[in-house]
Amino acid sequence: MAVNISIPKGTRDFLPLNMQRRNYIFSTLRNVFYLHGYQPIETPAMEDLSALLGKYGEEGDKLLFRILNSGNFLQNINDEELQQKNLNRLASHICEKGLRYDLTVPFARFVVMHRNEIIFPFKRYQIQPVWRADRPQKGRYREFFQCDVDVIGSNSLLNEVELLQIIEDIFIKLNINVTIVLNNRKILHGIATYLSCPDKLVVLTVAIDKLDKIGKDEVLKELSEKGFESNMLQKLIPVLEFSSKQSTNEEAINFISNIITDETGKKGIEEMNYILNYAKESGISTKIKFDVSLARGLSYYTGTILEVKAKDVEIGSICGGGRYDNLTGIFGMDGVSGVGMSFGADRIYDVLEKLNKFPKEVNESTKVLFVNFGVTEEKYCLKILRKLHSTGISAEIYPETGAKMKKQMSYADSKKIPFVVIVGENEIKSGKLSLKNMQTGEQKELNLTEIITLITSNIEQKTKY
RNA sequence: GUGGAUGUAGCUCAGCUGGUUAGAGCAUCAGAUUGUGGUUCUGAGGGUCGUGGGUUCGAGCCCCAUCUUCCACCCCA
Repeated sequence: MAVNISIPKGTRDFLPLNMQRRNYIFSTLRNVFYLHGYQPIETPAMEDLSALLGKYGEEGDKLLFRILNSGNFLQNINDEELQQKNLNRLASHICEKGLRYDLTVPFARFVVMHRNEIIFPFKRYQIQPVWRADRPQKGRYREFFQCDVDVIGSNSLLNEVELLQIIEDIFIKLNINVTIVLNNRKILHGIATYLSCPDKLVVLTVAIDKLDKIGKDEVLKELSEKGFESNMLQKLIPVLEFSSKQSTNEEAINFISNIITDETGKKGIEEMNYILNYAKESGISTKIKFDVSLARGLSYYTGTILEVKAKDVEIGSICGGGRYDNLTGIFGMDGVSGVGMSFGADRIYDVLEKLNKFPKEVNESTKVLFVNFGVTEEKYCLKILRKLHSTGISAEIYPETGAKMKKQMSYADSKKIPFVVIVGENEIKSGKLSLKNMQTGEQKELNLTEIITLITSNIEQKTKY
């Protein structure tokens, strides 16, 4: 047996069952994205480090995987620099590339680079792995997939409404009950203004975001440690308390309208109203909750922010996103607003697994196995196989000539192949084929056309994962 | 990056205060059954006990280091 083989920390192999289930999720996402007019793009696994560094804050820079230059990467380093062992400076000399950390920043780079080749408003989706040198935990990996969908180059709130429709379509198809949580950074800005500290918006949002996790008192404690004065905190308490109790969206809007007086905040409320009304009118039936405690960590959001939570399982959010007004600005293209979201494929996988909601067809592979009795029979079967393939039925013949029947049947059984065709001397003489249904055990002698009809009617799910 | 646990067969786990040749269930393979799987019965293979050091007459068990996985922070999908 091989010794000492492993894969890097935080990475995974995917077995066929995993892959089929993952592809089921990915193709559901792709189909819905396509349905709403979004187009696929891909970007390279690596980007120039200059495109990545400084985009995710100080923490983010530490979590970037850097790629060592090829060739003699020390040739421009003098002994003095080597002796100093200043890691950051050395790294910047010997690494020019890094693995992508998310899909949003590469997308911004993509838009700026190809601005004359793409059609605005540009609606794209992108499903690719990203890498973070984080410490792995359950459900957290160093290599994981993000499924991003964004529209860039349009300020219209219709885009937000469309995202809500996409969420509804996807989770209906996946058969997961979800709640959409909405908020708006402008409203948070309004709250910060109400507390007379609009300059501390980021600290405030980071703390408020933890409300349902750590509770009101801890949030206040954290803010107090970050320099919030007690009169500010007193004013914040009713807001936190309101957010913790069940309320309708109308009540929430009323409550927040009484607090917010600044222009930006009012604009946020107006946007929230628009989105809630349009969502209702467009017939979205998924529960949408306006929650002032939703904040999201990322600092580039400027308007609507959203998260999707699974109702029947405790797992955190399975989708999140929001509007950003100037993402492409970091690459020198100002004034382009976008809105988008990211689906957590791994978490959706966990939800489906916990609730046992993967369709069982997902791990069916081939539909038909031809038993191999010997040289004459396998030649005979090959011709029939080609006919099945040409009608789109996936079929295979057991490759070992004349292998034991038991072995071939077990193969079909463990590969979950629903039909077995048995062609031996008798069948060749009669011109008919014996078709065995592996679920019922029933076996019939049929001709090829009958078999094709029967199998086709049995394939409910035509999509191949 | 900080703190804490964990590691025994492919998987889930037993293994006494350190004492012969480390066990079970499931899985795998073979046979019972040479044209019939999933059930049943019989049998077989598979472990340098995560890795490297140390203590000891003797280590799966004790000590140190290291890696893995997991948990809590930080941050995040």
